[in-house]
Amino acid sequence: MTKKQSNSLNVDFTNLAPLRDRIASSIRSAIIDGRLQPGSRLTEQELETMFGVSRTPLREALLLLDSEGFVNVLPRRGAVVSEISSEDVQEIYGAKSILESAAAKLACDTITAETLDELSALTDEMETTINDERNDYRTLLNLNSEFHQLLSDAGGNKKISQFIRNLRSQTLRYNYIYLSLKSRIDNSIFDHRNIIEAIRQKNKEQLEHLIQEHNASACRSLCDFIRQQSLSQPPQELNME
Amino acid sequence: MTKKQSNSLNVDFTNLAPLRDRIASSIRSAIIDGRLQPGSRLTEQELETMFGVSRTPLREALLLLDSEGFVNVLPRRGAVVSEISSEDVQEIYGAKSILESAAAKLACDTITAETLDELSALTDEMETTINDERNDYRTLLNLNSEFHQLLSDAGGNKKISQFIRNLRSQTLRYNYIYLSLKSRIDNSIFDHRNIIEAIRQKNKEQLEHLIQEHNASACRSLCDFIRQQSLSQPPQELNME
DNA sequence: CAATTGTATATTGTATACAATATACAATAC
DNA sequence: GTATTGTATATTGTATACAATATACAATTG
Repeated sequence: MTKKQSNSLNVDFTNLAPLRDRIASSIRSAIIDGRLQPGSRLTEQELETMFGVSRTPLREALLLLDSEGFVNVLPRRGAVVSEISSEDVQEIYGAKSILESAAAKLACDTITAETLDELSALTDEMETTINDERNDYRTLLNLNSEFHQLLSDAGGNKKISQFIRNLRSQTLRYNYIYLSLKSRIDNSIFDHRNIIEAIRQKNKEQLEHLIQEHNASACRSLCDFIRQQSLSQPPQELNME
Repeated sequence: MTKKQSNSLNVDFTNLAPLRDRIASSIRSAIIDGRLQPGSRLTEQELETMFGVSRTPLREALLLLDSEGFVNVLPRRGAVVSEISSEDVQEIYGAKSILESAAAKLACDTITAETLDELSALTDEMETTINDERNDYRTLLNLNSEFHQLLSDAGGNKKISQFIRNLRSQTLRYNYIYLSLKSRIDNSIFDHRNIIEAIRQKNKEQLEHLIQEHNASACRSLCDFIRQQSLSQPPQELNME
């Protein structure tokens, strides 16, 4: 949705991107890595001084984040970091499961050897990272996202991979927490290798099964986590005002 | 994505909705019913005088429409009504096909008798409308959209029905033209009845097949139409400046 | 004392002014 | 004559000012 211009020379024009996009990225990152908690109010004045920008690009950023589902902009009442219930999580993973398996099955027919190798390489990298004992979860999460996105893109349907990207970003903010388990990552790596193998063999039934299980298992972990969370920290009123 | 507040009394607070949303609706309608053609530039000044509003809510409306895919807002270059190629159409219907059959299969397990009756009623209404000889295509299109949306919603996954809504709205602007064929609508009505029957019987395989065919056929018609269009009216430069 | 209403304050909605960039076209150099 | 560069104009990006609305809390009434 957001435009990204690339040029022949590998020059970084990032800071020339519209201010609204840079602001949106900052807020999005803050939400994803937990610096901004679900439910907290985002008043324009606060963010204005926080980022040192004026309200116009700030408001545009908030509206963008609303359309992405990270915040809810309520007319005349301001913006709030969106909250995700365990029902939401089930819907998100349910939809992602359907779209990812569809994309993967499409990819079976069109994927190149290069892309398959890239998928393998990403999985190998995850393995070395987890065994590094440094527990670099941010890198692991990025590698994991890259794997799934590369696979989705390989399906060739841009709408589908865009939806998947959107769905994944919704739960990303929780992955920092619930993925911090070596066992879960080991499982993930195992699943990834099986998925690659199923694509190699163009075994679509097996592929669908693997991807659905991969999602269902992630969904279960996250739902458990959220339920725990809501038990230990009840109602949790606005904590930023 | 856009908020809609409803209240216990059936009072219409439409004009109290944020100006940006009302502007966005106007532009969206204009794009859907063809008053604004794909490729035409939307300069802020022009729209400003056209709607008699200032730039801020106007810009916010354009960004919203960008996120919905109706316009492309290019940084520092302005907004353009998005163009849809026949490749785009194939991706849109491909994605919609997958999501609609998934939603319909989910609906099989949860749909109520009332909803099934509503689906039937909508189909009956389409039939009386087409036989009215008045060729009220706008009504037909609305009934058709309502049918598919009601069915998607019956699946119970809000993310999925939101994606479907988005995909349908993308092609809506062409439906005014290519749906203007009695034969296509007759086919549609026939398909709808079969779909309802498959849900009644909870025959998921048949259901999936019907919905995929329904989409594939619509996709073919629209692609043919677009290819014809691009042959008869070649490159077609910016026609609004 | 509870419920309601009025008022001040906080906050968002909208309009406008100024700054930065892109586009088109003319002038110049080759 | 073509290509390049410079400049004016159009257009968008950002900042700020003003208007409208919501919220919280005090005052008033029953």
